[in-house]
Amino acid sequence: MAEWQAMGLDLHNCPIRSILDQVAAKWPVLILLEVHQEPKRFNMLLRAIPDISRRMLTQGLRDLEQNGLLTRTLFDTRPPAVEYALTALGRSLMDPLLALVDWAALNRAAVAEAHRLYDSARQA
Amino acid sequence: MAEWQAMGLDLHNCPIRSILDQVAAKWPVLILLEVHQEPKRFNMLLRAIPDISRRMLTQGLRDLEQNGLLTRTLFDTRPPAVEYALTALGRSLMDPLLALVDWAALNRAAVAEAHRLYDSARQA
DNA sequence: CCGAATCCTAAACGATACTG
DNA sequence: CAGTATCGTTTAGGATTCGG
Repeated sequence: MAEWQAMGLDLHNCPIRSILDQVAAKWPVLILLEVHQEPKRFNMLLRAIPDISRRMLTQGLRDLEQNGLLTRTLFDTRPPAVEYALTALGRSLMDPLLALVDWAALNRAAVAEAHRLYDSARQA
Repeated sequence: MAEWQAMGLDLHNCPIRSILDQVAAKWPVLILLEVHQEPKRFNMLLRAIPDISRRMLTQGLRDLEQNGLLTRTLFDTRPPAVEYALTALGRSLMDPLLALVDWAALNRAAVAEAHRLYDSARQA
């Protein structure tokens, strides 16, 4: 049995849901994956994630910082530099997250095949 | 190193991204968690997930079926009954997914504390 | 009971211009 | 460089109604 059930928690009436809603989402996951490889600066992240906008990146970084998953370090140089890195809490999240990405990598063929089957079944 | 990196895949130029975008999202995760406990019918799911609407549930179930993660079985009774259950592929996804929920359960206090810290720091 | 179709609102998002 | 601010658009989502 899963931990959260063993703990007797009601998933839908508990902070877990709001944490999950924020973490199991598109941009947070992608940002964390990038920062996990190495600490990165704002514009590096902007380039690394092709389809994210300035706005979403800013917002995502704020949220992740607020949740204690990454740190924002300002270097007082000219021009100024800002570096984002995982916290210990953030690193602890990477295990489940990487497992999820690995699952997607390993099963991408199966998912594609399922799409084909579904489409051809619909045609009938 | 993670599997997907060992495989030399570019996360952002590859089907993994679209799979991840669909799986690492709010409603799919919640639906899968419910169906994982036991096969469920439409209205059972509607009641089990308090804040989902008819529409989002229908759509989510379709997507998950299309991705080969669950099956839709129609029982020809009066009134008709429809049962949703995990496929083998769907079950294989539950490991990473449950790990994620467990992480949220175990670290909910840490996240809450991070929020407190962030807020009090902002006040200064 | 299961779901499709419709309409409408709220939220997410992108593009751009601007500031320290 | 690292953002914030504003605006306009697109999408997600809810409420409701209808049909099988």
